Amino acid sequence: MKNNFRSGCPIASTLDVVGDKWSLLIVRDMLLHHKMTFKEFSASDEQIAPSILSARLKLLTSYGLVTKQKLANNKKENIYILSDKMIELASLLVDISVWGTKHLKEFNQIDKIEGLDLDRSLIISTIKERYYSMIQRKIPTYKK
Amino acid sequence: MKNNFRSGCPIASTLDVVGDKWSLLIVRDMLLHHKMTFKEFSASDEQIAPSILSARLKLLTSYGLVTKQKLANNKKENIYILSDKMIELASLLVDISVWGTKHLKEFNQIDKIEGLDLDRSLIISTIKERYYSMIQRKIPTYKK
DNA sequence: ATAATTGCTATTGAAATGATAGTAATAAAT
DNA sequence: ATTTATTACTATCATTTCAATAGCAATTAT
Repeated sequence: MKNNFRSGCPIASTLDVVGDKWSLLIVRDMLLHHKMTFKEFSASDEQIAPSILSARLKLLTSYGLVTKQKLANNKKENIYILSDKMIELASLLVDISVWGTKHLKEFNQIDKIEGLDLDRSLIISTIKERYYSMIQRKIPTYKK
Repeated sequence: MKNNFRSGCPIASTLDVVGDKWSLLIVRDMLLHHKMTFKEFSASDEQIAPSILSARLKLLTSYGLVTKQKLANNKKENIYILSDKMIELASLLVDISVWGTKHLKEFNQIDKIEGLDLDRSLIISTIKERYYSMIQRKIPTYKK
């Protein structure tokens, strides 16, 4: 699971890191649905195979975009946390949601997402704040 | 080249349409670099294989996201034009550029894009305006 | 009339993805 | 204390997608 960058273009480079079929859905589950564990990611509607999930988490972790740790009182579960860089992807996820909601209705039945019609920068900052406070609640030692 | 949607999630659905390794780079070339022909797309730094380029253009065309036509005075070249829906992806491309420029420097040498530090909505509207006026110049019969 | 260009398709090999089964460690239940 | 269940994976193999290259037909340039 190497990652050679195709060019110096920032768009191409971003796609080389998170532009595969699954990474942004994992980020979605973490950032929007506050999922943290392998099991929770596996349970999404899209049905990612465990081998792929494992490989993607490893790659993102190797880039420092995701960290893997355990909670003090639980030796079994690993929890995955987004780095600040990945939390910055909130704006991208919002734009992707808005675009898909607006333009793909004729091709697929698209689930409604509440609040997507509100002010963009408010949505984004709310998503980030909620994620940070969720982490701080779960991991008391977490420093932003 | 079928496209089965993985779920009703707007994020997943958007990725199912343009979330492959190449589509957004083709959109980039069209929207930002004003490329229109197969040959021009083939000439990008990222070196897309002709078979893949062909398949992607066909898929996007089948969705009505790209149109294929010929100029009046040229029977050889096909030109590909973005639909309004795809022009709306400008915001996504800007966000992706900004994120990559800001966060991937430590992994890859990222080309500088001029003007990316300006006001987001101004950048986006400028990109769209320039694309529309380029098309109108090349295709006098084009109606927005 | 010949050569070059354009827009592809065909082919073949490599890589990624998908489905499923299985395993080790921990935790819960009896 | 022992069995059962859960979690987080890894392994395997089939299928799909991607990549590299060659080649071809139509059009255009020389």
